[in-house]
Amino acid sequence: MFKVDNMHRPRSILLLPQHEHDPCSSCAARGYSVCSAIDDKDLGRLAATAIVRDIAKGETFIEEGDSASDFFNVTRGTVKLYKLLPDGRQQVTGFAGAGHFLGLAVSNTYAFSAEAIEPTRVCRFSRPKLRELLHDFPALEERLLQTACNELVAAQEQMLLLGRKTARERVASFLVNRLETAMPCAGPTDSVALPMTRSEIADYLGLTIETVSRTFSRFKAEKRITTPSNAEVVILDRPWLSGVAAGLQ
Amino acid sequence: MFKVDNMHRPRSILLLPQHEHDPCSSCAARGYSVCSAIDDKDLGRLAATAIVRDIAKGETFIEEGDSASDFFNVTRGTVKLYKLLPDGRQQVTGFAGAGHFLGLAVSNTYAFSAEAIEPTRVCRFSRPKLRELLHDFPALEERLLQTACNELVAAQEQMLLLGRKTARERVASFLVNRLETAMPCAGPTDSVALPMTRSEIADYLGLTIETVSRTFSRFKAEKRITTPSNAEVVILDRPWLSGVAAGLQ
DNA sequence: CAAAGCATTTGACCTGGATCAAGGAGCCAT
DNA sequence: ATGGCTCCTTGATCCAGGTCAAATGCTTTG
Repeated sequence: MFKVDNMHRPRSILLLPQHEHDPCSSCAARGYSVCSAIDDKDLGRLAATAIVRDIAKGETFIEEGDSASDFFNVTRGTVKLYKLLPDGRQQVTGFAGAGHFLGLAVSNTYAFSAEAIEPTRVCRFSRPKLRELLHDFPALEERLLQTACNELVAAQEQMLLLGRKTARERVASFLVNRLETAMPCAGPTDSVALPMTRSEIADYLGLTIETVSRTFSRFKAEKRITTPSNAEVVILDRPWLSGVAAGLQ
Repeated sequence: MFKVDNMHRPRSILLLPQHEHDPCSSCAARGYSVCSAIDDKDLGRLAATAIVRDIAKGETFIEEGDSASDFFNVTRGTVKLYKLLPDGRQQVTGFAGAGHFLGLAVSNTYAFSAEAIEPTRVCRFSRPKLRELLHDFPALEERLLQTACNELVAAQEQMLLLGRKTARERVASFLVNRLETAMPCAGPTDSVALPMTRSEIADYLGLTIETVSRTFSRFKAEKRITTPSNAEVVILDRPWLSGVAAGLQ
């Protein structure tokens, strides 16, 4: 079920300079992630601490309430973070892409569940190992604090969205946000990838599938966006969408 | 406009043991706040870094978007944290009581506004001074990270509330939450103090004043709570309220 | 390529909570 | 006390978005 990429490469770790085979030094997510707090020379140490794991689409690898034994760093794919009510109502609290650090909770149990919504790869750190790392690399702790603060700001913005924005404003915010934050690598395009389903978007925005779909349709009819496929949106009128997202218009 | 308490005391700092006049060693909020990460012997250093300031009810002392030059620690009173949309819609993202640390944002500008909803006292730290403190007391940084994580967990819980709970569930959650978290000092009473107005509760729960009021009235009619005054609620049936808050019943 | 199985779209209708509109009730300052 | 606040409650009505119900694709598999 899981494919670990390293298995497909010759394991000649003794013959080549270490960094050639160190999963961290070649990690595409390194630039955005908390790992950037660690110098190249110490990457070997980081690689030795982390366990790379591939996660299939649809697999839940963190369950709310479970004992929080590990921390994760997403290096590929996308993860949906969510909370459930006993009757099945779901609130998606965020989507975590490459570079995102998961498990930032002091408590002994996870406060949310996490499910891969496309083939995903994570680095896993056990709690004691992370503690060691934090002790040895104070810069890492500072970086984690930064990360936590940024997430806090994003969470407050999401509370504003959920508590006070209309359906139109929510969907516009979502699209603009995806364009701004989810695509640090892509060029100055106005194309947004949507690896999640309409249902997951709805659960993220506090709406229903039908309302999300209708709002997309209205934006299309008004020539503000086009949808080449269900998993892709092209933004035609970004200033207007930004205005709607901010609560104007 | 601002009353600094120290000005009202004789400045005999040279004549008495330092801790007698050190605002930190006698601070009621010290136990709950990030300051508990600092040893008693270093409290003088902390006191020298912080500037105590009293804030009148209704005064906004942090404005969203302003340059984030200072950090605050609430030591008395209650602060409302909120975000605004251009047309005046307001989302309260939290209420900060004694011990709460404000300004946990890496960015150069504040991500929210803060207004005292009752007479409040804060300790103010300038950004460079806090940076010095963090450098000298690594335990403080760890404590801040813990704090940030706890707030993140609370924020996710609030997203679930705003995105998926009914008005009844929201109000029940609010009351139960107040009982659990806002009163660490009080005994095992079922009385909840509400220093905020109905309007502020509504803006916190993503509802209107009217809905909050009607929901309180219904809980009263069902003998689940009583309201000795507008600023106080006594919970009569806590298990039931907890159930409603969790989405059962 | 047909059939099954989803995810998505669209339409018709319904409802929880918003909006609009009076009244009460506490709280100063005069 | 009394007038003038502001905050809170309650009632009547409305509507944005939810719910229910059918299509309509879009993949996948045989």
